Amino acid sequence: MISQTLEYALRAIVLIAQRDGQPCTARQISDMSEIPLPYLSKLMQGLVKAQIVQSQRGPHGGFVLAIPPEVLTIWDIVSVVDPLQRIEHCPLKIRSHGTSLCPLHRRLDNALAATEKLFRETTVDELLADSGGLTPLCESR
Amino acid sequence: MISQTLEYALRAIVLIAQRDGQPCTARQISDMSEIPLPYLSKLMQGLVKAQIVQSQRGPHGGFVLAIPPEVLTIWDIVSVVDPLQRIEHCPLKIRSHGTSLCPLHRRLDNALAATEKLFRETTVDELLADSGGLTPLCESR
DNA sequence: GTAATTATGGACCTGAAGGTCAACATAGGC
DNA sequence: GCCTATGTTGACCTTCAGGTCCATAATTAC
Repeated sequence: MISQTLEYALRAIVLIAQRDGQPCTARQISDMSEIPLPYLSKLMQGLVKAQIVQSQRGPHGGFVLAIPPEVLTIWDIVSVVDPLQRIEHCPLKIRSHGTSLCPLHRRLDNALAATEKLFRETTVDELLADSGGLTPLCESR
Repeated sequence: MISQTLEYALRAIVLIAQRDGQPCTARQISDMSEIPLPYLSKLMQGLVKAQIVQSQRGPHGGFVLAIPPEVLTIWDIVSVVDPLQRIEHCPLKIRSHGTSLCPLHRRLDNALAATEKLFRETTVDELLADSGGLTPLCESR
């Protein structure tokens, strides 16, 4: 349900957010988060294109957040790397009763909606603050 | 998030449940639910092995529920075809603070827990009853 | 300008999910 | 007993997420 890529992206964002504006290189992120460096590089490109992070090349370059951590949510990152497809209408092709869903798909979409809500409500800032300054992701380091 | 296979399995179960004990052949399910017949056959085998449904070969054979629809839940089916992996401990290999999760993984697991809860609470019976006897899956037929 | 350090871009590999197929096994009707 | 209708089994194909690699571009320090 939570793809490996999403897990990676969230780890990377949390690590960058911890640096509080100081650039963080792909190698540093890779070392700290156990994300394969080449894969991380590709992942970051998506986040740069989506303007979640900014990149800077050359010595002392790296990545910084392009959006303040109090505003950036898990949902923002999910939307970029692994969009959560809500169920808009019946997957069977038979003409639908307008926008209403059958009981089965109503329930399934409710589960998706609950997930979406939780993700929209959680900012990156909260992910840092809750750790009390210590133990950034689990007890990293 | 909701795999194609899970979607298929749930459609099949709902259709079988509607027959109320009368066997439903793979071909009938396939025709009604737009699931490719060969793939459905393979899918059903898993449900038979897990004793969610019973199968009967030969003329007038087919599939029937092995568990009453008031008892059978979405969760039962999910567990067979696409188990929802809860986050038990930090995915990073660094030794964990016992069973506690970091803020990030606490939130992710909360989303999984909410989904699990909804799935555990929903019986197949409810999926039929809510439709008022009509419109079995969306407005199938 | 040159060298070192970083990100970028594109080609490629791999394993697993989704999907197909054909040979086989079993049950019922005649 | 034979034929037909069904599910079962195992081999195979296809697509894509996850992952690797290398050449290139940009930036900084000297």
